[in-house]
Amino acid sequence: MPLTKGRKLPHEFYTRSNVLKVARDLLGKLLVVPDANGNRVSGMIVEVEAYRGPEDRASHAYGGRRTNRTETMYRSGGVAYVYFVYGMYYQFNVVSNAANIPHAILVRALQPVEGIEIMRQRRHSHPDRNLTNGPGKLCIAMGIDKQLDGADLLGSHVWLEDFEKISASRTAKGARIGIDYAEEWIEKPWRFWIRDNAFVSRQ
DNA sequence: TGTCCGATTGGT
DNA sequence: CCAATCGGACAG
Repeated sequence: MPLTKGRKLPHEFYTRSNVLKVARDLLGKLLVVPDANGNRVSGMIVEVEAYRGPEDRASHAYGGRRTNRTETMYRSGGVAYVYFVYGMYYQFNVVSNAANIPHAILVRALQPVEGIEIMRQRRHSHPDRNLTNGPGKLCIAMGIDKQLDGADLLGSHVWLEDFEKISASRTAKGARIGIDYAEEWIEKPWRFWIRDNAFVSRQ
């Protein structure tokens, strides 16, 4: 696939069956969410985690769990799965694969690119390096909440664009974070990040 | 309806 | 290390 900066990623990017590949390929892509005035607020994806329900104990769709919350993960790839955790944070995921296969990729960190002043206002007094270096933080900075759950990633509210080509040598992988309950799935190296990037949540 | 807990964060 | 804070999942 040629890298054409500024173009929305096509549907075929998301519907591929290998969620690890889709996750890896999200590194270097630009996440764009226009604000209420239509201003572009965006950041380059620098850290992600793949969740491979129904066999993945760490996934909300483990065991084929199909509830009000997980319903969007069962849609065809190319929509957003946004959920609320810990009583105060939203988490933004990209749904992949075909309909009824609940695969998703959690976006864990971004490097701010456009609308940084808007991000600063939303994140209050935090220094710039803490604007988007975590899954909850980036949702605050980007203005992502439950309203975007199920949003079409080729629509006008939230989408992804080609941005920077990330070579294999610049990527790293390791165990996912915050899934201590996932037993043998805890150690799967399904977290991918851009090596040495200052906005990755943890090295 | 009641209980338990979380794909996190920020402060001690 | 630990509290904050509340919706989701599930048992009864």
